[in-house]
Amino acid sequence: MGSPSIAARIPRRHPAPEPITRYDRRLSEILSHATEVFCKKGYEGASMRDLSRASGMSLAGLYYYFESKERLLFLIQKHTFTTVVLRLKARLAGVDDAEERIRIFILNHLEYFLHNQPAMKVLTHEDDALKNGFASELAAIKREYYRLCVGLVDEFKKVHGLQVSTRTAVMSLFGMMNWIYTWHNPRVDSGAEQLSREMGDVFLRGITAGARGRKGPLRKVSES
Amino acid sequence: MGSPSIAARIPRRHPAPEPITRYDRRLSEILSHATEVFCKKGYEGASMRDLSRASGMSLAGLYYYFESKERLLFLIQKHTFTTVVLRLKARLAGVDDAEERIRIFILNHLEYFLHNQPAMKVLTHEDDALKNGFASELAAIKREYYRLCVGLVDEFKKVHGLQVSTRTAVMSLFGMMNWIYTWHNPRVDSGAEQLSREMGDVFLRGITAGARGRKGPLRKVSES
DNA sequence: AGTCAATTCGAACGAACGTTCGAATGAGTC
DNA sequence: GACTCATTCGAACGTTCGTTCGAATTGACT
Repeated sequence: MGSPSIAARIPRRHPAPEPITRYDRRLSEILSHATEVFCKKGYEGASMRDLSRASGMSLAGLYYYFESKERLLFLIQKHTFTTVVLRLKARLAGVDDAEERIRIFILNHLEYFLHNQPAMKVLTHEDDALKNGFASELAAIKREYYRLCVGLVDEFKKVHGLQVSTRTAVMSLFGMMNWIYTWHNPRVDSGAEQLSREMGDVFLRGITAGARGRKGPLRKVSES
Repeated sequence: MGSPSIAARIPRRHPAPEPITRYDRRLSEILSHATEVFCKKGYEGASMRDLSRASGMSLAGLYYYFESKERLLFLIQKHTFTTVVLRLKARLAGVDDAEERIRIFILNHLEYFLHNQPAMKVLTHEDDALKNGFASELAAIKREYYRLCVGLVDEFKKVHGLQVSTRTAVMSLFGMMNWIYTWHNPRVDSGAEQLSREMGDVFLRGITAGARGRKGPLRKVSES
């Protein structure tokens, strides 16, 4: 007897040789159902009873798998973000061209976004829903992702001798990409490949100075 | 006796010759305090007791000014959005140049955003928090604003003979601009004028085809 | 001072919230 | 069948939620 859930909650020590247990499978089922609910009703707006109904498990049963609603959101966000970063690093390996690397970054982001829209909406929309410990651990991953993108843009700037503000450029790029969850309709809008090509064009041309060595922004584009 | 609030809730018929009553003044005070709270804790996360504390009025007293928490959010969002559209139209009047009109659009949006950050965060972040009637009335304003921007971009495309997808371009622009509430720090980042210049540069150069008549996106920029 | 309506409030309503607990199941081993 | 541990559940905990109501207070006008 005693509290069985205590042993079950002990995290795995070695993430590498992980045998996929029944516990792990059940947990990720719950996470995926919860993601849908959080996406539809928001973190604060979704109740534990909503999650219970969606995952087909009793209210009390859920607490065998995580100790609080906040930790549940944390698990979802961390898994989503970690996966995105992991895939990105794999895709960047071996590619040297600065432009191509930025295009890979955009494609990776949009592809995962469109194929896991609910998870990515929860990640971006419920950005500051977590508190203290949870928040800071997630902020660390976010900062790594941001820095990585800054590195790509800085490299591109160096190669092309540009002077735009990296911070503004990167934040604008994130804005373009993350805003997608508010408007993208799979039945109307194009897929990740075309969208990332379009946004890549806008972004790369956008931060590249005018062709004939004119330094300033395009001003009074003559009609000739 | 009787319910005094019923008469008070009747909306003004003629918005033009409106005498600013004590009621109106008090209401907008409450709205501005509520905006701060919604901004900090989110719509669902903020309780009526939070709003009561922030505005220095009793819990019951609030209900003299609006009949539900949802209507309160609606009033905030509608007022904010209407003001932005109104200012924009005034600024666009008399300006014919397509590029200049887009730059005015961006400046107007960012300027209001940065000077009324809490209100604009509530407007963009609590986008789908409203239900049914409230939601559709707000969606109408949003659609008008969107169409207006589409018109500006289409005109720019026509003048310059461009072929980019208007929808993707406009949505990317909104993404760049609206994402600001997640990262802008007044003590570090530049103001509305410079930001709108930078974003305007990125966007306008971005949707403009390569300089030497090359039609496609910049590809394999040679290092020569 | 007295009157009437506009405004504000304390106290409470029922409902829903996140979480807990002990008992009931399920699955695997003797 | 009996023992064990992992998993699930019904029922309830105390708290907070949005909202209401009748009474008290205020402000404007005679």
